[in-house]
Amino acid sequence: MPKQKTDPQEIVKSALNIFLEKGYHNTSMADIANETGLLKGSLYHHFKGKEDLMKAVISSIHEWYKREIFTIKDEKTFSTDQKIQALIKASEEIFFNRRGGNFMTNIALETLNVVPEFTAMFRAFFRDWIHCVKTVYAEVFPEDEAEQLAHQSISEIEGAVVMMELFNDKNYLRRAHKRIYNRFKSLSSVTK
Amino acid sequence: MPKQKTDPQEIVKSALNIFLEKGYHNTSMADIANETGLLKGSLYHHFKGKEDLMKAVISSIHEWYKREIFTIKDEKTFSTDQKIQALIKASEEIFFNRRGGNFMTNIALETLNVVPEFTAMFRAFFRDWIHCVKTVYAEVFPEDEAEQLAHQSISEIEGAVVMMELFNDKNYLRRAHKRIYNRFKSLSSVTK
Amino acid sequence: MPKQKTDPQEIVKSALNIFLEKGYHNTSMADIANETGLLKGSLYHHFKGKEDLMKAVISSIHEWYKREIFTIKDEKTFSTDQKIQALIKASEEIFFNRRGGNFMTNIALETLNVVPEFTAMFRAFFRDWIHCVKTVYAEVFPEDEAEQLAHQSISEIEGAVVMMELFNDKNYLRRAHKRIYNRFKSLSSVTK
Amino acid sequence: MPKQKTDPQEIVKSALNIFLEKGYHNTSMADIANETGLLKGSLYHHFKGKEDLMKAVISSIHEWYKREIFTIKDEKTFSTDQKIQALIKASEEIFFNRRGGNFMTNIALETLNVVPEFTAMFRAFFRDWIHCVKTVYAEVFPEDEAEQLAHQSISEIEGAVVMMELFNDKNYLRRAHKRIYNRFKSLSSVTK
DNA sequence: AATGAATGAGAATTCATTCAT
DNA sequence: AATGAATGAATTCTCATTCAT
Repeated sequence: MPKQKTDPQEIVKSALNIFLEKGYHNTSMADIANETGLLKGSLYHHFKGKEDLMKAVISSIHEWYKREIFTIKDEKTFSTDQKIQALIKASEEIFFNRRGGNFMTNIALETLNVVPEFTAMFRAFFRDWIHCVKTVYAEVFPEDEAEQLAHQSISEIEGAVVMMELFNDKNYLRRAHKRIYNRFKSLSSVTK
Repeated sequence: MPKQKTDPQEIVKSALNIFLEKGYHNTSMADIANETGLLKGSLYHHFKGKEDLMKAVISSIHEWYKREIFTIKDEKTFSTDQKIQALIKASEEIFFNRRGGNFMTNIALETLNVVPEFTAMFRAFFRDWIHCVKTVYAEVFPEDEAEQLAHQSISEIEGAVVMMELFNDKNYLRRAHKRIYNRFKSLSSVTK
Repeated sequence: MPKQKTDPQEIVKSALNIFLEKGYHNTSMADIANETGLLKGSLYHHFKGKEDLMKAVISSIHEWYKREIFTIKDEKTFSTDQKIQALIKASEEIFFNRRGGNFMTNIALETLNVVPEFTAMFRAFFRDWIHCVKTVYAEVFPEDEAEQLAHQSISEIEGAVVMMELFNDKNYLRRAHKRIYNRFKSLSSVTK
Repeated sequence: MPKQKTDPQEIVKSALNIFLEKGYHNTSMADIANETGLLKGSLYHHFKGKEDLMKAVISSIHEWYKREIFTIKDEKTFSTDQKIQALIKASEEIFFNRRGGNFMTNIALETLNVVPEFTAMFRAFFRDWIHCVKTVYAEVFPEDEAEQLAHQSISEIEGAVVMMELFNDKNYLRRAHKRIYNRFKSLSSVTK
C-alpha cells in the first residue's frame, strides 16, 4: 500500500496531541504512529526517536509562539494596553482551544528532570515569553518593575493552568488573566 | 541474611523520594526496592503494586498536611495574621526542605490522567488545602471573598512552584508568599 | 493471635476444594492458606510444599475410596446386582456431591505429565478402582470378560465426567451409569 | 541477523506442541518463543498474549476439524456405514499421530475455567463434533436416537482418551471405536 | 505451631529501536 | 519512503519457599 508523502509537521501535530492526552511517558511510538496513520517503523524516517520527536514538538510550539504571540510586543500600531489585551486574548485562545500552552506546563513538569535537553528548551521558551511580556510592560513601567511584573504574570498563568488541569475548570485561567489586566491598569494609572 | 522487619512507611518515604527525583513513570519498582534495601518481590508484600504504592505516598503526604498544616486554621491562640504567617512559613519549609510539596504539584501533573484514583486523591488534597486557607481568610473577609482569595493564593503558589522547578530558582516561591501576605495585610486594613 | 491446632486433614480438604475450583497450577499456596485460615508459612509446618500437599490430597481421596467404595466388592450380604447398584449410587453421590471423582479426572489430566509421582498415584487409584469393579463383574462373568467390562465401565464414566465438566450437565453421568447397569443386566441374563 | 518472516501459523503449531507436552500453565512464552526460534517479545507481534495465542491454537484445531473431519458427513458418495468408518479412521489418525485431538481433551480440562472464552471455544468445538456425528446417525436412526448416540459416542471417545492418557495405552481408544462401530451395525440391522 | 516478612527465580508483557524488503 | 517483523532490554508482578520471632 503506497502512502502519500508525509509532512513531518503532521507527525509533530499528532505527537503533540497524544503527548498532551496521555503524557510523555505514557505515550508509545505505536500510539503516535497510530495517530498519524503511519506504522511505527516509518516514524524513524522522519525522527531519530522519541526524544527527537519530542524536541520537534517543543520546538514547533516555541516557533509558533515566536511567530504568532511574541511578535505582539512589536506591533507598531498597538498601545501598551492593546498589546496586553492581545496577549491575554491569545493566551486564552491557546489554552482553551489549542492546548499548546498546557503542553509547555504539563509536559515540561513531567519531563523536566528526565532529559536535560528538554529542560533547556522549556527554559528557552519561558524566557522568551517572559521577555515578550516584560518588553510590553517596559513601555510603561521602569525596567526592573517590568521584569518583576512579567515574571509574576507568567507565574500566575502557570499556576492557573495547573489548577485548571487539576479541577478541570477554565475559570482559574480566566480569573488570572483578569487579575493581570486589572493590575496593569491600576498600576499604570498610578504611574501616569 | 537476617530478615529485618520493614515499616511500610519506610517504603513510602523511599518511594516519595525517588518519585520526586525521577518522576513516577521513570521510577521502576526495582529503583524503589533498591532504595529501601528490599528486593523487588518484597515490595509486593506491603503494596499491591506500583499504583497502590503511589496511592500510599499521596495519602501519606495528605495526612501529614492534615496533621501539621491544615490544623493551623484551628489554632486558638493565633490571630488571623499569625495563622497566615504560620501557613506561609510552613509552606516555605515544606517546599524548600521537605519536597513533599513539589510532589503534589509535579507528580500530580505527571500522573493526573494515569489513573482516575490519583486524580481524585490530588483533588482531595487541594480541596483540603484551599479549605484551610479559606477558613483563615474567612475570619476577616466575607465568605465568598475568602473563597476567592484562597483559590488565588493556592494558584499563585502552584505557579511559583512550576517556575521554581523550571528555573531552579526559589525566589519565585518567596515572592509569591510575600505577595500573598501583603495582599492580606492591605485588604484587611481596608476592611477594618 | 494464637490459633487452634490445625488438623492436616483440614488443610487437605481445603486444598482439594481449591484445586478443583481453580486447577492445580492456578492455585497458589496463598489461596490454600487463605481457605484454611492459616498463613502461607504455616502450611509448611504440615507439608513440605505444594507437591507434597497435592500428593496428600490424591492419597486422601484414594484412601477414602479404598475405605468407602472399593470395599463394596467384599460385602458378603450383597448380590452382584446389589454391588453394582451400590457402586453406581456411590459414584453418583461422589461426583455430584463430593467432587472427589472430578478431581481424579480433571486434576489427573492437568498434572499427568507435570510431576511423575502424581502420574503413579493416579494410576494406582484407577487400577484399584478397575480392580474393584472387575472383581464384582467376575462373580458373574469369566475373568477376561469381567476385566474388559471393568475397563469399559470406568472409561465410560471418565468420558461422562469430561462431558459433564465441559457442558455443565450432570445427565452425561446419569446416562453412563444407566448404560452400565443395563449392560450388566442384559449380559448377565444371557450368561445365566 | 536476518529477519525471517514468520508465518503466524508456525507459531500456533509450535504452541500446540508445547501446550500438549507441558500443559498450558506449565508452558511459558519463553518456551514457545524458543520452539519457534523467535524471541519472547516477537511473539507479541502476532498475538496479544498467551491467552490470545491459546485461542488461536484452539481455533486452528477447530478449523482443521471443520475442514477435514466434519465434512465427512456431507460426502455424497459415502454410505452411512462408510461415513462412520471414515470418522473412526480419522479419529484414530488424529489421536495417534497428530495429537490435536488430545489437546481438545487434556488442555480443555486444564483451562476450562481459566478464561470464559476458552470454555466457549471448547464447547463450540464439541458441539460441532457432536452435530457431525449426529447428522450421520440421523441418516439411519430417528432424530432423537441419533442425538443420543452422538453424545454417547463422543463421551465414549473422551473417556477412552482419558484412560489412554493415564495408562499410556492406545487400546482404550481402539476398543472404544470398535464398540461404537459395532453398536451402529447392530442397531442399524435391527432398524432395517 | 504459627506468623508474616523476606527471598529470588521467573513469569508475562511493553516498547523504543533496527532492518530487510 | 514505507512497511512490519524482529529484537532485546526493561518492567511489573507472581509465587513457592525460607526463616527469625
